[in-house]
Amino acid sequence: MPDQTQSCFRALADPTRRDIVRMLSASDMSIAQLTDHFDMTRAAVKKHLTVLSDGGLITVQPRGRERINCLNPAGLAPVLSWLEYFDSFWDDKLADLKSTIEGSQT
Amino acid sequence: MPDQTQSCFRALADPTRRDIVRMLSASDMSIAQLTDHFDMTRAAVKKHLTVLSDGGLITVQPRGRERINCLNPAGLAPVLSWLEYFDSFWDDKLADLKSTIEGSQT
DNA sequence: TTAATAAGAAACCAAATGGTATCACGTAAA
DNA sequence: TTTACGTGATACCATTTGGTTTCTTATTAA
Repeated sequence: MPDQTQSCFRALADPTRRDIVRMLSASDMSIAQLTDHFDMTRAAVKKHLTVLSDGGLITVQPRGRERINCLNPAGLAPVLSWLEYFDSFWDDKLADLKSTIEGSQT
Repeated sequence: MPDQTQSCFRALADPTRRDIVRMLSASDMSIAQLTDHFDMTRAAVKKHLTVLSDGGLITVQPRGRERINCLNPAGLAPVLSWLEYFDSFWDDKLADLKSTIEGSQT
């Protein structure tokens, strides 16, 4: 029972990982494909992917000898939930957004 | 020219700092007041406040020998901007929220 | 004036973080 | 069957991070 909120915020705290999330929003990619976009080793990218997976932000599908990394939009829910707290001080639009995202990937 | 997005996400990556942000949303507090709520020294809390200040999430007003820490809701804008990117894949409610928050503290 | 209080700053420490290189393993292609 | 490719895993390293203690400074209260 890891703290989902913590692991999610932690995953997003690194610029490389945020870039990976954005890239995966465009298309699923193998580790090698992702590594092509960065100036670091495959091992380093793999570590970032592990953190993202722990944070629930990506899922991994083995395909042959490759591992295809896919964005899991629902993984952003903890961030939205947290922001939602401030909602009560401002407006009620975040709750709508949160349910939208949660519903987008059952 | 620090990376505002990075310093903001970084500031939110720690559970203690997220708690501080929530507390300050209820009321402005001095460092000593905040420290009462945590099991750590004033120096440690002060460090967290520095990170939050770097992230643009709080402002500090000197008042006598105290420093009153105040939440700056507009500091959350970088997070919302970043989430907004995914907006195009889902819905358009985040943009609304972002402008709401930005407008809440000119 | 003299204490007491709130905060700033620096030195220090253990653990976590982001990176590397290297080796082992399963799968695909010659 | 070899050979090449994509990945997993480990050991290792420098830096950052989150915390402490200690000392100093500024303001308020006796």
